[in-house]
Amino acid sequence: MSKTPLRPPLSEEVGGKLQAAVAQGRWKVGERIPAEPELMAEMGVSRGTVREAIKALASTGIFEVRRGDGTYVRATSEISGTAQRVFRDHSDQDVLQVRFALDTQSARLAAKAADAKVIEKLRALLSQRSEAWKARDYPAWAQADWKFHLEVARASGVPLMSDIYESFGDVFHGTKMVQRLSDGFDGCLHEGHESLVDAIQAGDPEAAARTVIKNLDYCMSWMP
Amino acid sequence: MSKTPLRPPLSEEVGGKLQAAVAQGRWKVGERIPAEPELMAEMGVSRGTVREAIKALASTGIFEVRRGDGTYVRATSEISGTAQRVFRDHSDQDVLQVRFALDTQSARLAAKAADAKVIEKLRALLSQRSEAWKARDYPAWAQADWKFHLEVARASGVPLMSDIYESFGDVFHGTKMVQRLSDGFDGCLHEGHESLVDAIQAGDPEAAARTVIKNLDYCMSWMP
DNA sequence: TAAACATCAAACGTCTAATGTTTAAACGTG
DNA sequence: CACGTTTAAACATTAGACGTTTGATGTTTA
Repeated sequence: MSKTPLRPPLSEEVGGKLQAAVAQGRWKVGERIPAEPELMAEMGVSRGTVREAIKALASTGIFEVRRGDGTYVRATSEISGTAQRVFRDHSDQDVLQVRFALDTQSARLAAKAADAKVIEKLRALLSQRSEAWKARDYPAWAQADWKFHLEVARASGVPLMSDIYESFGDVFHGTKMVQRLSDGFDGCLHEGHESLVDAIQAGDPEAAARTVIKNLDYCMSWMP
Repeated sequence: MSKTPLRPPLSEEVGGKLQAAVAQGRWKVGERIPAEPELMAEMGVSRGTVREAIKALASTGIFEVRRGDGTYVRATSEISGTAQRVFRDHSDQDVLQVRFALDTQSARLAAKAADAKVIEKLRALLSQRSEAWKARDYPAWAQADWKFHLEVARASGVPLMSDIYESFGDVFHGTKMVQRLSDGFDGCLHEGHESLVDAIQAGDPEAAARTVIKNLDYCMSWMP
């Protein structure tokens, strides 16, 4: 009669279910989740409990609650929501310096964990990147460029690194970056990216790091 | 898209007051905040509103709510609480790889922004670090070591970088790190730290980066 | 005396129900 | 077609009640 299992708060359980639903794509970013009465029916809990769960996820940036309208998905993970708020208060140059740090280390690790299959994928992405640039399709260029760097992060073999890249994508490749391309910017060294893949393929960490540094130094010279 | 409502939710206002109170030290880390009935009297709102505010801050790691007991302060800022939860799910080695990335770039930037006053402070901290090691005072050693790296981050001149270091201090220099020192670990290259300061003083970014890489590679070899 | 047990008050957890506010969309008129 | 109005839906807040868990206190017992 006494062995009641230690029960975590219901609101946490509900919050976990909501976060899992977001993570697995039940609702996409920008979409509105069901109203509170619907959720309380689905989860079998009271309204206050649902609200506490939503409030918690909202404070991490996953949800945005708009009174009188509904609750919307704003991020797919906690880290991306927090990142946006933390990085918002700093200059683009400072953010780029942090990306500089991560890019360099990612390249170094990727060179150590070289893999034929990954190399192939990287070259394919670079090809897309180059084609998009020739076609003056800047949004496609930005997307391919980001996919390339994301793949390098994955190739590092450090899950935390790719997590960070996926979460910070919006911050690193925000609209601002693309808006700076018009006047004379030349695509940020296509050859530089090629030689990065070469260095990774050759399994030379320091050469890979040097290439990234060279690329980003040049890229940074185009910033105000 | 997102229009700020003329009337922000009360729970947010309450949450802001609580966070401000924590930030200005009304309750220190580890202390228990007043019970919900007291807070609702102080803020002039209902219990549900107080609970939503507390729940939001709890989800960011600032509070820990213990049912039947009370609510305790666990962190003074949002980023430090979030960082702990995000990094908790990854191995120490992965976390160290990220720190690797940041340390290297910090050193590079610090070398570019060399400053006599900063150099002096760095040498003083290294001296403390060395003294603590000789005296077998490992907690003091860890503290001095962290202060040193924090100062390098500050010397980078990138506010975001030092923000990250300050917030992630608990993660980077958690108790785990100190627990691994007993068996043969030799203080992680005192000379290596000295030569880092030398490189910074000489204004040689690449030498500084090389030194950090060398130090951390050695440090990493002591991890399981 | 010291350990094990029993009791109690305080604090958080959850539920119900009602009312106020705000929003977006539907509507209708000129 | 444009523009103000209405309206239903959704979130915000409040109030009160009862359940559960915890830590402390007091009591019993070996």
